[in-house]
Amino acid sequence: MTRGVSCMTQSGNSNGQLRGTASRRERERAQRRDDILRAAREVFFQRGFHAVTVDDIAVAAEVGKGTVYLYFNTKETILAHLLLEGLDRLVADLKIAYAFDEAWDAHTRLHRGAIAYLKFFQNNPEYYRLIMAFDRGQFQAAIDPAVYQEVLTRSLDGIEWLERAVKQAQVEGLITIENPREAAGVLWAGLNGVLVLLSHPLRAEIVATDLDSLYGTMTEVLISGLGK
Amino acid sequence: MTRGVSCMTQSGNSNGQLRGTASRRERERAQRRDDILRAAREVFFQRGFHAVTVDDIAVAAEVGKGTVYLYFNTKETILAHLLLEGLDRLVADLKIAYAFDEAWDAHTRLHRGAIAYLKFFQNNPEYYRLIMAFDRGQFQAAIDPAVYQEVLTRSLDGIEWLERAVKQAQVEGLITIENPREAAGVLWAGLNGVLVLLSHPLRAEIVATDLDSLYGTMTEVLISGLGK
DNA sequence: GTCACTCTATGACTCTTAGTCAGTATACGC
DNA sequence: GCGTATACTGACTAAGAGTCATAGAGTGAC
Repeated sequence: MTRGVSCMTQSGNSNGQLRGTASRRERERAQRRDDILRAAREVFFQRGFHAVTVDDIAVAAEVGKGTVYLYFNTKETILAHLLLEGLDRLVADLKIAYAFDEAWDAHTRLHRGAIAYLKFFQNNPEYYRLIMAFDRGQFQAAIDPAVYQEVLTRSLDGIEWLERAVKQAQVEGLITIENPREAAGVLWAGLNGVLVLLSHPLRAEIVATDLDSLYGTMTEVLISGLGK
Repeated sequence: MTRGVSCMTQSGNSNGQLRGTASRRERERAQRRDDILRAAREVFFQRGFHAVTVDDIAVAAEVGKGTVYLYFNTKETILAHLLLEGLDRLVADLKIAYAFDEAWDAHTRLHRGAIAYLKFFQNNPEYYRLIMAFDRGQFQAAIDPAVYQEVLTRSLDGIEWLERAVKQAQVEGLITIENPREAAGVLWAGLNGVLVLLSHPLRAEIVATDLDSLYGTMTEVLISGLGK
């Protein structure tokens, strides 16, 4: 990942050409990387993380297996990069839903955010599956720490939008709990809890209520409950 | 698992002795099975599902690897049986907490149930880790369908206690939502959502609130919110 | 043009581990 | 004691993650 720039160290003449070549190389590397990531996305989304082998990815990307490892340290790291894509999409959706340049009241804003979160998971079930698969600690050991840090950063980016909405709700008196981060945590935990529960077939069977209905009820219950 | 009882078909004389031997065999088999399960519990709890090999379990149980497979079809099935143990404990705890022979009001009963759920996960973090690890679909394919069914049954057993408490709360006017299963689902999803969120180190970092505090707030918010 | 050098790509190889099975041992009924 | 059933075993197979020695293409200097 830390690309060598050794050619830059060659003595200074015809520097322009040198830079041109180097940057083309860089572009080509990025392209290859994207090819592998695209191939991985395809097969992971189709058959799930565990059913896919690194050879499958290599074949789909039309490269050798060794090449895959030239760009990604482990299978888990590839997954982590797809997760980052998913998080980017999610945060973008939340940004739009919360849209602080619009003059909505807090209730509307919280509702829009909640619905955006639900829609994201309904429209991107594959990303959701990846995020859930990623969730368990097993990966922590196998992925690049830098990537792990990235996941953290994106996630924080997401909850900050939620927190802003909560603060607005406090100002408007809709939410009476003091600590905004805690209120945001309750909202996130509650809504996410519904998704977690109903995304597992076994648990969905136990709860025996459809996602939209339970999620809607949860949204109301949380907003109403946070208002004491 | 479906033990052959062929010796029983032998002609009837000295039937008492025959049964005695057969039942001793049965007991010995059960004992061996328990040994393996105990060994698996030990190593899984210590090092986690993925870090443990079936050979590790065999060594810990002081049997050959083949013997392990004589009693359990797959590594995942062993895990599933430990999960069943955990669920049994949990349901027992909930039973005590909800204790319908005591004359508690609905609010007290719901609170006690919520706290019992929290305490279970705090006192049995290993069982919790297993339950969460089990959660993802990967296992579904690898475990015995009968065991999977058992997990479902136990879980249903657990939520039924919650549902009874919800119904009482409806009678007492504490909860105004019509569908008791939906209200129970909201409670479960919400409380479990907090556990899920805070049991993942990355997410715990994001939420930046301690478990007891967030869980307590969630309990209040849910009960209050379900009362409209 | 061509030589030296660097960067990229590769797939055969290693290593680990889940799951199998042919062979062995023990216990039992007769 | 003998034949059979049952329990046990660990060497073996299969599969897949990750490595590395080798090949080859591209580049700049002359």
